[in-house]
Amino acid sequence: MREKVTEALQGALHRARRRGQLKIEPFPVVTLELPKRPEWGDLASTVAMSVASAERRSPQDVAQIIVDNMEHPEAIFDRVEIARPGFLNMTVKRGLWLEVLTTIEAEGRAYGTSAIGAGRRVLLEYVSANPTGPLHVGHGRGAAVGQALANLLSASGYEVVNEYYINDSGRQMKLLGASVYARLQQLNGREAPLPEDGYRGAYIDEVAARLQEQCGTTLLEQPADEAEQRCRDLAYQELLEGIRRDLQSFGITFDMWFSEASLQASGSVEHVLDDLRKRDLLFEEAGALWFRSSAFGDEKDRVVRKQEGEYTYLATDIAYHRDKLLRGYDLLIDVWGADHHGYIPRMQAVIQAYGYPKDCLRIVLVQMVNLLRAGRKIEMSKRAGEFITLREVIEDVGPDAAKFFFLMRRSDTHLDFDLELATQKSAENPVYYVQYAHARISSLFRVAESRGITVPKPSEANLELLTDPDEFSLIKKLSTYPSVVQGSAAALEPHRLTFYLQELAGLLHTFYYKHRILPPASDLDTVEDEGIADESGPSMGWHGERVVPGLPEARLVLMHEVQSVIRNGLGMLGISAPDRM
RNA sequence: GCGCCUGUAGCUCAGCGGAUAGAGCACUAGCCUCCGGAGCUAGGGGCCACAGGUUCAAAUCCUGUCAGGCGCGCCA
Repeated sequence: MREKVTEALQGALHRARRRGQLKIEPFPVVTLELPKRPEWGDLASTVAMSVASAERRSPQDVAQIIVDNMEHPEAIFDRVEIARPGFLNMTVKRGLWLEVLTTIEAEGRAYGTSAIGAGRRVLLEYVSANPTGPLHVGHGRGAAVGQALANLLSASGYEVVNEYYINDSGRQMKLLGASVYARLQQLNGREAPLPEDGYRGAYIDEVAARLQEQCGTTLLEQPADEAEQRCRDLAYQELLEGIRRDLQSFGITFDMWFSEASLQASGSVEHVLDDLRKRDLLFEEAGALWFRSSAFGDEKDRVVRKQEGEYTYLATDIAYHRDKLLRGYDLLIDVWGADHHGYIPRMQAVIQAYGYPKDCLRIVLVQMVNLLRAGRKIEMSKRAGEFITLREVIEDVGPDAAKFFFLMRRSDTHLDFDLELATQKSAENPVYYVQYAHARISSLFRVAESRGITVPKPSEANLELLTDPDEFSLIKKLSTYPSVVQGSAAALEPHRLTFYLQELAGLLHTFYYKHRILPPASDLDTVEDEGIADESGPSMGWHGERVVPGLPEARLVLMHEVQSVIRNGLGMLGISAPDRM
């Protein structure tokens, strides 16, 4: 439907150019929108206005030229009008709108997918939490965003690989080992202070206790260095396993777990640095080694190797991103906590140092989550090891509600997540509101089935009977779903889809309440027109609605397609679409 | 001090340069003989922080001011 309209407008633009009426140098993108007011028709475009200034003509003139150059507009439109500044307000033929339902039915799960990605390969890296403790809520948000992006991009014709980068070397790991070792010693009555900046969460004690169980006192008899290293290795394995489990309970799996240590082991860090040095992008100063990131727009140069000879994380990040590029991806996407935003320029400098345009790397920032319970903020302190883990949230509200809340706001803004609201089974809880719309339709189908009514295919129903404005609101909303998916994917903003689903669910609930879909269960269903007066009933409710033969079937088709889009949309967000709740 | 982000209804937030700026909470007044009321309807509520500029058109883009958040390590 939208395609036909777009083609009609593009065709008109081409003809106008051929006839010399318009120059149209950069061929404009024809955008369509659903107008807010009924007088503006049911589909509007702003192309005329957008090309007007380049044409040096008034938007009105351009609009008129477009209209004059349309071929057989009567095949598509009932009316095309030019409104004030230069809007093209179109009224599309009803039959075309109804085709939307046929399209959704035919495409099924593929409805909403597109090929705008053109098979480009994307490496999407997210979560990448240090294996030094359990995942917390912030990681959960990153996970939800990452997964939704992966789905959106795949649906838009990109080839996506999900990757988790494991920071399994360096200072944090060392600290982890030392912390566990200290606790282990304490368990055995030794005086062993926790290191400064050590990890002090209760999970450290648990890990120590399990080590104790597994190894008894053998660890304590070893030299401190060795024992600490053993502690580190075992704690690391255990914590990483925990992260995997948590992600799995959250419904998220990665294609690839990439180890930072492997970069160092393979010597690729040195290799990469040598390479940069040859191109004069590294230099020594004050005993340290620096990356000349300022040559690519960063505000200053950055250290890659400290005076003591240790590499900074930047060194491994350079090697890591170089590795990603070498693996042949066209686009790298990193999902980061918003507190890392200061690193964007230097990572883009890295990308450019390798001769790629800087937008080869796109960073999605994820802001903090404030957990609330019944409107009250839950205080957390990461330093003291007091924080709510992702696992606790999942156990509390379930993965679906958690994901929906994580995806409800633009990812780079703070999010208030009310745990109590998320478990509420009411219209105030947006997750239930949307899922219920789906379940409600399933329920309707169950009732229909029990009465021997099956949901027909669009071709088997007389869709022409769908004439009510509420029916058309739904159809119009359904028609925009593919562009919502494309827009969300292109902007890397899953929240747009979350909003869309809430709006669609709202329209469904309104429709469902106001209109009766199945014929009355009694045998009075073949009453003549006079049987039930047109306007005797109140404007709300279905009391006054006429029983029209064939309408129930047409409406069932409509419901079926609404349900299909809700299911597709929720699936895109990694959320289930239950048949009953 | 420098950089990034944010400032939209009482609250939480949407809003690809387009028409009279929207939604959900909250508030007010209503709606259950009926396919799930886990729902629906109606109403009030705004100088889109402020001031300039670009444009046929600015909440949206640019500049400045004010307010809040974050970042400015040879920490990750």
